[in-house]
Amino acid sequence: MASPQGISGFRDIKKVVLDRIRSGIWPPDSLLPGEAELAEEFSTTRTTVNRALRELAEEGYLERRRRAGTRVLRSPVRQARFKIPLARDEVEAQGSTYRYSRISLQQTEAPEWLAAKLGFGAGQPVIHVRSMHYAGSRPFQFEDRWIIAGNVPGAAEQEFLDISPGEWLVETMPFTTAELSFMAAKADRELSGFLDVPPGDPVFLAERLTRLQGKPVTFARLFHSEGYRMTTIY
Amino acid sequence: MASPQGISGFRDIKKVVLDRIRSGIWPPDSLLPGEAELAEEFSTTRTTVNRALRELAEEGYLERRRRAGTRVLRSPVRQARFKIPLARDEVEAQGSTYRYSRISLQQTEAPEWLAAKLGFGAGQPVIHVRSMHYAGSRPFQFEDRWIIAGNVPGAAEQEFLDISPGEWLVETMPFTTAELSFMAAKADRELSGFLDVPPGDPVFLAERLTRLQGKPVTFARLFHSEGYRMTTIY
DNA sequence: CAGTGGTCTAGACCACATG
DNA sequence: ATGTGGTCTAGACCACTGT
Repeated sequence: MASPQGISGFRDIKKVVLDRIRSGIWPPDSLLPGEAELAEEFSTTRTTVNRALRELAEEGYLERRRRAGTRVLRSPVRQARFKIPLARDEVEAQGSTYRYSRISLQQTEAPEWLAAKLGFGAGQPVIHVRSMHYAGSRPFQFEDRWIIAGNVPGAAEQEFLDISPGEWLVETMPFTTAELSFMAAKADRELSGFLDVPPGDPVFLAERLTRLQGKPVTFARLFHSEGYRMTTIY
Repeated sequence: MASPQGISGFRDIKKVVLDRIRSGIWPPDSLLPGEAELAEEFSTTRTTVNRALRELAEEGYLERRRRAGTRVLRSPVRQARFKIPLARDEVEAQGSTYRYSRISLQQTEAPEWLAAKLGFGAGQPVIHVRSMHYAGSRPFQFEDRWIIAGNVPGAAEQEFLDISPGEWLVETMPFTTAELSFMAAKADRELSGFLDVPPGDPVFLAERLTRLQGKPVTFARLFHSEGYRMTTIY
């Protein structure tokens, strides 16, 4: 197993390197040969080796530092990627019919807690929208959303009767960044009515704070009844 | 703004492209100029443009297809990355003192539900470990774990008194893959005792199924009391 | 079958961290 | 000071896919 023959392309090199890591040839904390040396072994160029190693580093297996070389991480950085779907997409992906219904809309001023969370003074004009998303006839998600009117042109004119604020915002303001939190919460009386669960029952809550170039755009609380799962593979 | 001057390097090109997308110069669904054309505009090579566009595609902004060209995605694929930390790291990161305590260990056979979940016949030898993780004097996480003895050499000899199964497994079997689910659950009587919450209260539950080259290694249920948040930025 | 992105080569210079 | 990875150039061939 000196110089494997059919090796070519950065994908093959990635596989070989991963195999050597997994099989213990290059144990955790050990230093890999330099790019130049590997390029020679695989009869390729440093560019190709570089891409293979760079991607393995990005995937959390290796640590690379100039001058210090490429090292196998002691415990690979485990990271999961979630896709954050719109309620509509999630419902339709599970084969159900999606339905949206606005509950209330109010143009008001940002309450203290919201202003604090978003990092600006209270009293800013905001739009408070509450709505339901259904999968077939069953409640799927209750959405409690605040939109920072001053940072979202056109929001004040929207009624959100036929389109959910989530979908409207994705179309109107793509390319935002966001913070996302998941947690468990207890259904209060109102929520238990919306989601059709007994009061006090656990609900799954996703909070999402969206910004565009640093300026807050919207803060949403998305409630799912017990039984909902957010799943990923990594 | 024909050909910006200070532009060089794939990072600069990424910025310019993103700006043009955000500012609507290249609206959603529109086709970007070809790599060759962009290379000329930025006075660089196709290789460099390629890397910039490839990374933007990976980040979910663009869709690239041979012959069809590079297109701006209508709604960028929103994806979050979570780091999956060990309880110890999570506790220490929040500045508390970590403590681990094994509750029980039992060598037994896989129950039906577990065998079904893992995709093999019931009755396989498994190790069932239950343990607690504390942040200071407060309960942080209750862990209910099953280890597939036949697929984890050395597991049967471990007592898990001083090291948690999670940590031991990371050291013993790195480079696994996993499925991860988050959900809300209700504390039963036993769990309420461990986590020090009233029975029936919501708890945050992370389930994790780990495999090595397709073969199941371990299945764990990690329970956190209400108030726990799993957070990310994307 | 033509045009786009995907990848590789061969070489060069540079940035940076370590000894 | 020096060796490592980081990046860029210039060019080539290839794979895929839409027409």
